[in-house]
Amino acid sequence: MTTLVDVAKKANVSKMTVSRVINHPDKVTDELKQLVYEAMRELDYHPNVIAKALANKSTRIIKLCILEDIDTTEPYYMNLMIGIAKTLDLHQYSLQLVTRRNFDIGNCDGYIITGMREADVDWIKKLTKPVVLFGENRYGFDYVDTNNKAGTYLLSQLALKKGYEHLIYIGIDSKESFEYSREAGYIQQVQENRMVPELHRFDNHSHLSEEYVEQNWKNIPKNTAFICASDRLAIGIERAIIRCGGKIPDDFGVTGFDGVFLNQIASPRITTIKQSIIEMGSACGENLLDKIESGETSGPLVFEPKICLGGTLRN
Amino acid sequence: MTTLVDVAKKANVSKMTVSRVINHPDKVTDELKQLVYEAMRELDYHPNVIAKALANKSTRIIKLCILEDIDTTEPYYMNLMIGIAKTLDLHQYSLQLVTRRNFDIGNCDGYIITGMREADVDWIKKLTKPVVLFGENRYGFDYVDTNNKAGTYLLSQLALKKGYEHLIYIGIDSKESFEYSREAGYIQQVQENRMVPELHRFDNHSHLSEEYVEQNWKNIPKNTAFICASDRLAIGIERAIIRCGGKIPDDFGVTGFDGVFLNQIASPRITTIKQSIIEMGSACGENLLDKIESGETSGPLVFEPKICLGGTLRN
DNA sequence: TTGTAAGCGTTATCAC
DNA sequence: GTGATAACGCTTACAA
Repeated sequence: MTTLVDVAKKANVSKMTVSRVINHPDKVTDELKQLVYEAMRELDYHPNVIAKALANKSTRIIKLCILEDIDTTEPYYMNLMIGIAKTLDLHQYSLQLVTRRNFDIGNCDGYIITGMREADVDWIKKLTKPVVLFGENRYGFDYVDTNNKAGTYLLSQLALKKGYEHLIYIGIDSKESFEYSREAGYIQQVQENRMVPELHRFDNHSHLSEEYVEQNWKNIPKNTAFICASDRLAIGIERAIIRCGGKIPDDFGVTGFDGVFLNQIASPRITTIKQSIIEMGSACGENLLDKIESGETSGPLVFEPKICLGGTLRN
Repeated sequence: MTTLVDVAKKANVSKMTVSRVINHPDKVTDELKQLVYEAMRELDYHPNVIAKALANKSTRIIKLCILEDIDTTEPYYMNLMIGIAKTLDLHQYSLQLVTRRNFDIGNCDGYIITGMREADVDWIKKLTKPVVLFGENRYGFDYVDTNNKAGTYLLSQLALKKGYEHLIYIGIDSKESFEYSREAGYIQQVQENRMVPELHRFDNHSHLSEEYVEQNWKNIPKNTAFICASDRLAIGIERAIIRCGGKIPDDFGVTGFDGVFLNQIASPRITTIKQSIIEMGSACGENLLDKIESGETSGPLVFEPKICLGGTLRN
């Protein structure tokens, strides 16, 4: 393993010059810089991250804390982790997966937190190290998320354009910010078209939205599209419509939200908002590392939604 | 942050004594040990992992390399990672997710590799650091896996016990060891009952097994049970049987393998082997850390399969 | 602009 | 059995 000293010898400079070339290149003359670069290349020098961390009193560890229950989950979080890990790897940081319980065990340089609810706000505020949330919030924490409002706004717009005359919103029964935003997108689109919003909310389980449709089937007019807050709810709606003999997409439309996995296993596939979770994960990582290394706050980073066409809206 | 020196001062010993209490407690007298333990407790001392790593020339990083394509995946790997991360956290190691491409970037102390195919054997053999595979193999690498053979053996046995007269095996068209084992379990059970094995193999996509049943529907006698090598294949079989008007579980049986996610979203739910991936992940971590810290080879670690009852076999 | 010295928190080595 | 010393590879502070 080649070290700073090896490079320094080869380049006939002190090891400090080498260190400076790496960390403060503007404070070294170009000639020396060239010499050092050459030596580094010849020796295939890679800085020792551990030594760096020790000298800097840093850990090079980022903790990812998933506050939601992850037993019942889709590959959603897997993709998030892949995205985060990708960025962290690039910067030689490593990712530690923690829960609320083992959160404080071991040191780290910053946190990525997802699945935050109101009850979590206080302890997050008390954290002394940089934090980036995955998921919008109204408490001033930096975050990365899809533009939730735009998502349901666009899907509602598309449904109307396809000729569905009634739009019913099927939401998640939760006080989280993303849900308010998704509702707001639907409401805005509906009101712009002088229609009356109709919202129903359930826990995020497909059998709940399924039951709702089955029990209210006779009151649901043909030519209705359901704008759902998640693919999970959309799947339930779809199953119920089919079981009740409704025709998708001819007589009824369904849209989801997430586009990670569930939309694809449904039949017909659900027209949904595809969130590029991997990219968003990478963005979380980059935001956080910026914050750690520069001390600057990044502010929210919002991804614009993309519609992923399935077979649950008319062509 | 309290250090060795702080503890040493408090306990009136040299820092080396403190270090020894931690790493070689047998080489310190009991009296001093007590003093040191007390000082550590009072000061809430936690060793600095980074400094340790620097002194030991270690990294405290474990790389997890998933060789399979993970775009099309269930929460399978998520659970694996959770399991691994749990153990590593406990031992203050951290997990780095890498692919074959960025495999060599950055140092580490050991590898967990999953999804190995024959083509990967050579480079894995060349690795100089400890390795544990997730998934059985016949190349002598240490691994953790479910007892695949026992799994299909048990499911076949159950199907026969429930009165199905024909058993057809639907396998994954792959030369990996786990597939051979699953086939072997089926074959053994069938032969013990003096029946003739019938095997079909497909890539692991539900629509392929689905097509097979649809195209051969008239040749498939009532009272047949399909023993599938994965829940994915089982879902396809189930869909086809239902579409063709067959009755599950009355006239046809289906069993899967994995029990992670897909078995639950099917309707009726698939009777399958539930692999406790999280536990197995933890075991991977423990095996690897043992190997790293003691230098000892652990050998394979096999988990006994558990049947998870769904609604695709008669009661 | 460059180099020297000290220190980050730990462990291995070798005296005592 | 215990302690002083050097070393791990790097960075900051200070001196030249």
